Amino acid sequence: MPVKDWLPAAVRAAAIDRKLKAGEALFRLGDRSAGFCEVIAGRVRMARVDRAGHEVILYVAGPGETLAEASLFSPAYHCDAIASTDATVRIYPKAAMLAAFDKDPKAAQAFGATLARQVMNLRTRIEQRNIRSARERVRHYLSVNAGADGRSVDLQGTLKDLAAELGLTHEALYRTLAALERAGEIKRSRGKITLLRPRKGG
Amino acid sequence: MPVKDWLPAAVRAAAIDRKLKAGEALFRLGDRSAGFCEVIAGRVRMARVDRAGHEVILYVAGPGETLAEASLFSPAYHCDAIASTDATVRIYPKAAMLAAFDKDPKAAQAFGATLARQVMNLRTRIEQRNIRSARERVRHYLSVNAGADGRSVDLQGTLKDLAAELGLTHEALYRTLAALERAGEIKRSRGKITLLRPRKGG
DNA sequence: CGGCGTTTTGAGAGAGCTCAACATCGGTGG
DNA sequence: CCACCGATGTTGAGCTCTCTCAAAACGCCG
Repeated sequence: MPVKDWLPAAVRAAAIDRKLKAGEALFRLGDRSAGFCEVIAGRVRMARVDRAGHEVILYVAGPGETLAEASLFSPAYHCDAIASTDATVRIYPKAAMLAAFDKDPKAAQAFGATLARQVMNLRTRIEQRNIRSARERVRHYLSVNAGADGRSVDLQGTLKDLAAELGLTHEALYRTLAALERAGEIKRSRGKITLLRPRKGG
Repeated sequence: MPVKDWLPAAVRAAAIDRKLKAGEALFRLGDRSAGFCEVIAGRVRMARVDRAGHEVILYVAGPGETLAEASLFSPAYHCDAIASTDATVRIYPKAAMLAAFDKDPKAAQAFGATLARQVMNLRTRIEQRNIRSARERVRHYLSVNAGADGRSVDLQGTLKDLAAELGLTHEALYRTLAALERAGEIKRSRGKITLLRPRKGG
């Protein structure tokens, strides 16, 4: 549900827009949380860095999507938010949000629903990350991210970005896509993948 | 935060207790959501089954912990809930919860905080699942689940259960624990692991 | 045209999975 | 008390698959 539909006017009025260059951090793990954000333009990724120094991507938010919902109830951010492209984000201050929830149960509930969606989203990602086989992981991604027709997936950004989001090396992803195409399972075109043998479930 | 501290009396009064045998399902993916649950006794795991038929464990709830929070805003459950041991759960009906949120912003906010914790929890699990090395994954688990002293981890259930929760085969877990013990990094005793060289971060 | 990042393909090595055998522990029943 | 039985715990060997390191096209932009 778009933010516009449930966020009280008082909160929207308190929002602050911020522009980010590609690679620039909106916030880092441990920063004091200022509020939650809506991506207006571009793409912003939520990530953590593991002990080996690898970036673990938790979520990539595009225009209209929100991030850092959970930070409203926490004094600090629990992961990094970094612009993957040049981006514009709108920050809704924490204090205004919490105040609004007290006065407007509808807003509080809508926010709860947003958080609930986050939870489901994260669960799907855990399922994906649990798959060790590159081929199955890609299949899982494609079936989860297939468009309304269930057959085509639009790719945002580069394949290298996608590899990072999938938690694979870019070599593994290239090879896997090539193999799937050779097997007649998918068809690749500019910024798009078409499933030729759509699978159920996933 | 314990459920007792924020759940309105009206909702608590509407709760229903249910006993489960080990292995019995509280609900399955796709079932119409009835409400959210608190584990009174025993352990209940949230899981999905992947295409290869393997169970992917999303969360294991023990006494006092809650599950299926997100289902309040969804018509159906998004994963399975299965008792790992004989267990008792308390079900708080969806309708009573939503009604309470309308009247009691405090409760709605506390619920939001609970969901936010879920989100953080899931993020940590994604980070864990992103680690391919069994040794590092076990280290990550130990550091995240270390007790207040930061040096000991109490194990619930069997090592086999733990292996499933970590997303490793039980053989890999046995070998890894044995190797860590040989390396003098941990000490194992009945249902407990002690870290001999506590690590920062993780 | 030159430079840089993405896309591809190759070869080798490490690590976990699978299959398999065996030890250990707890409970059951004779 | 002991034999039996199932599940957990443990170790071994081989295989597959991804990661890593390397190198070469390809595409885009100044």
